Amino acid sequence: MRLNTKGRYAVMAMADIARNGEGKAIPMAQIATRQQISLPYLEQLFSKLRQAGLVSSMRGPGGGYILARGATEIYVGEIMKAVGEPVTMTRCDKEKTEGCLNGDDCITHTLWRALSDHIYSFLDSISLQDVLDKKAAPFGKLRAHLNGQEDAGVKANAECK
Amino acid sequence: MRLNTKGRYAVMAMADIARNGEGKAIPMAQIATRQQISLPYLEQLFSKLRQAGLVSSMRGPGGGYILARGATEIYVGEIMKAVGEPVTMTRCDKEKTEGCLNGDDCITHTLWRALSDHIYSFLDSISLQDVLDKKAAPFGKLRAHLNGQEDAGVKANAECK
DNA sequence: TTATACTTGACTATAGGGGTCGGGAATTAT
DNA sequence: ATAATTCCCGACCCCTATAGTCAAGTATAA
Repeated sequence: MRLNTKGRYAVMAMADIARNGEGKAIPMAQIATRQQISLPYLEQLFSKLRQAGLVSSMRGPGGGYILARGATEIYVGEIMKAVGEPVTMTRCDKEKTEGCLNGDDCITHTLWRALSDHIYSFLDSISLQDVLDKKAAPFGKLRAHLNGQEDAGVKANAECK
Repeated sequence: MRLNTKGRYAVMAMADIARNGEGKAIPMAQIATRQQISLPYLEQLFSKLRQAGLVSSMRGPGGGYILARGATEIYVGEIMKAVGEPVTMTRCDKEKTEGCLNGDDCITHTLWRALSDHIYSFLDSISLQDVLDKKAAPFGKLRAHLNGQEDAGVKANAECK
């Protein structure tokens, strides 16, 4: 189970914009050199990020990319989904349990579903600003996410090292 | 980010033994057909599981595999590690931050580390028995794991669907 | 009108995941 | 003894997806 570069680079690039561009557009070339990512490859990713409405672009000299929203309102999970970084743990494609092992549930189906949910909850709970601040998810926030209700909860573990 | 078959099959097989063998050895061929996994491929995995001390084997007729410990004392995380299912999120191999982006930290390093830790915590908190019972991690247990201290905590979410 | 920078699509190669194959060694039943 | 099981192990192979390249645009500001 490894994160592939699509998701990683996309988040790196977005974080780069969040840090270096305050209002002004950042040309992709800058991002590419700073983050050491091949320019044409980055272009592919930004195409998707733009279509997903996470960044807006400005052409011509002085152009580049701007975050479509504030850094506190863009979540890592969104970025991953935008570039098509799937979090698939089951071999049966869909959410339905039927299909694995011809009609019979595979024993571990529930486990993998839970794992996916866990990962998504984590990613969805971390904003771009959190990434810049090198904070992991505040645990209360994560819990609230899982329970589907607000919860100030535990404030410790601001940074899971 | 997807789970590859090594980890998945290994857990499926272990769960299969936990369910179907009560004390008695289960031949690999049975597991293979029940879980629809190719026999030679399974053999590879069990070789590693045995070396990791998670199962013990008996040769000859009537032989097969037995869990080395009780189903409540074998955790999914162990199984994944045993078969070499790495959970790598960073492009820099090691835990040291130096190395990515020639000396400068990659912005997202902390994030990916936190993600890995999160996943491991989850997997390490789920026993084989939990898998059979189709329970996801009791949340209190997970929290305790992260905090490094016991915590009966929240009892809800016995099953995250 | 030129340089800058985004936009798009097609194309390619390499690694690793996923799986196969064949032979061998231990153990038990007959 | 010898045959039938079953584990054991190393070498091998294919194919897909990832990761990346290339080329030819289009829009815009200076």
